[in-house]
Amino acid sequence: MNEAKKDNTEEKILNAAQTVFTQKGMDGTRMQEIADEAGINKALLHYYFRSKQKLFEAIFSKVFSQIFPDIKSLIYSEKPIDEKLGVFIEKYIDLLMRNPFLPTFILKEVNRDPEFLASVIKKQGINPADILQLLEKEMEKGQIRKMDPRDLMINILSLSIFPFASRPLMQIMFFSNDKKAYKEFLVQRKETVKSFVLNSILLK
Amino acid sequence: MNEAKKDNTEEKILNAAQTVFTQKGMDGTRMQEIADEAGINKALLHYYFRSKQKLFEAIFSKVFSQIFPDIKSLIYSEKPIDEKLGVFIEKYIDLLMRNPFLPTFILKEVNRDPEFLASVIKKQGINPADILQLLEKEMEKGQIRKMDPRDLMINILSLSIFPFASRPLMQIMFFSNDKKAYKEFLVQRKETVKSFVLNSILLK
DNA sequence: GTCTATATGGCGATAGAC
DNA sequence: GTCTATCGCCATATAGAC
Repeated sequence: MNEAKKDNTEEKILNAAQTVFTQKGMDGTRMQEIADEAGINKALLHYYFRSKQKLFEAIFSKVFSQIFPDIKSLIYSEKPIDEKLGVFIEKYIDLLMRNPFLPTFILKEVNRDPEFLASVIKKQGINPADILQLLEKEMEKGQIRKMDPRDLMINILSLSIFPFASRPLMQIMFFSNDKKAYKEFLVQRKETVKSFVLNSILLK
Repeated sequence: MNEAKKDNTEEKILNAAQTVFTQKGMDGTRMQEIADEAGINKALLHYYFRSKQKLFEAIFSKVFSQIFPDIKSLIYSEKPIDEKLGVFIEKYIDLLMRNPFLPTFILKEVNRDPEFLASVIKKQGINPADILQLLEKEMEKGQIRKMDPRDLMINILSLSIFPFASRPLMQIMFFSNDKKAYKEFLVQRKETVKSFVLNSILLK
């Protein structure tokens, strides 16, 4: 019943809440389920986080910050553009392999409360403009085909994220619902997406 | 109070349910809201569809069948492959422009009940194998770059669907939350996706 | 077939003992 | 700080009149 114990409990709650929320979403999650997962009582959840809404917001912020892998060093490195893009795609797919519920969770909740979403993004200090600028510079240098850099960025995100978000559907339609085969497919995509993108934009 | 009226009411319920379910999902939807949208009483919903679950399943099947545009004629036409793919992308994005809630809805619910999903897919008589075979044949003919045809198919779906599913997020991050600008962007994508894909796979 | 009224259960939240 | 017990609400579902 001391502070150490407090910290421990709070952490257990956060972990449990992330597990349940990311898999079932805000609406689908029961406070009881989080309590069970954390091995504590339901009332404690409210003791630490007043309401379900508050707890959810804590988790959403936490999870959201994870979907932006450390790319700052990548942007400002001196690597050639094709290598930068390749590493980005690899890192991103690796991240999703480790957190398979992340894409569905974000996409599900992204529509719930646009204002909250905007505030979370702002808090993250994310600056997509930097990336767009980088891409534009490469286009001017003639390294890659001229196009709207937002298209290129969204294309890369689409190709990386969608196969995870649509996993159950794609797995049934194209892999006879073979889970292992689909997982292997996702691993391979680190390479196939890379070459698909580079084949499209590199000027040789 | 006759059969004509019955049909009319059932139809009104189905339309209302589609409107609400596709925007709020199974968990987020209240039966009262569907009743209001249909301009009838809550009890009538149960009279026609016994339970929320049953009503939801009816809507899911209905909506799911809409996400497969009429592509059979396209597959078996004599057009060259680049034109086939181009028309497919155009038609698909057009479909999503007319039904903007469709991607989010499907992705949200696709994880709920895999067995139900499988049964719905089976009922649709969808045969992805035909498309994959078509693509493989073109690769053998040397029209397009050799790759796993499932990758190509999933790439096209990713590029078409993801920008709709992730709309609120992308709009904030890359378009200063300018709704009109993002809509225009989506319209343009009929062309940009087409050239992105064809640039990547066409052997010149 | 359609309505009003009500039953039933579940969930978020709180009170209060320890 | 943690628990048990319980409140109060809201949503699904049903009963029953018309």
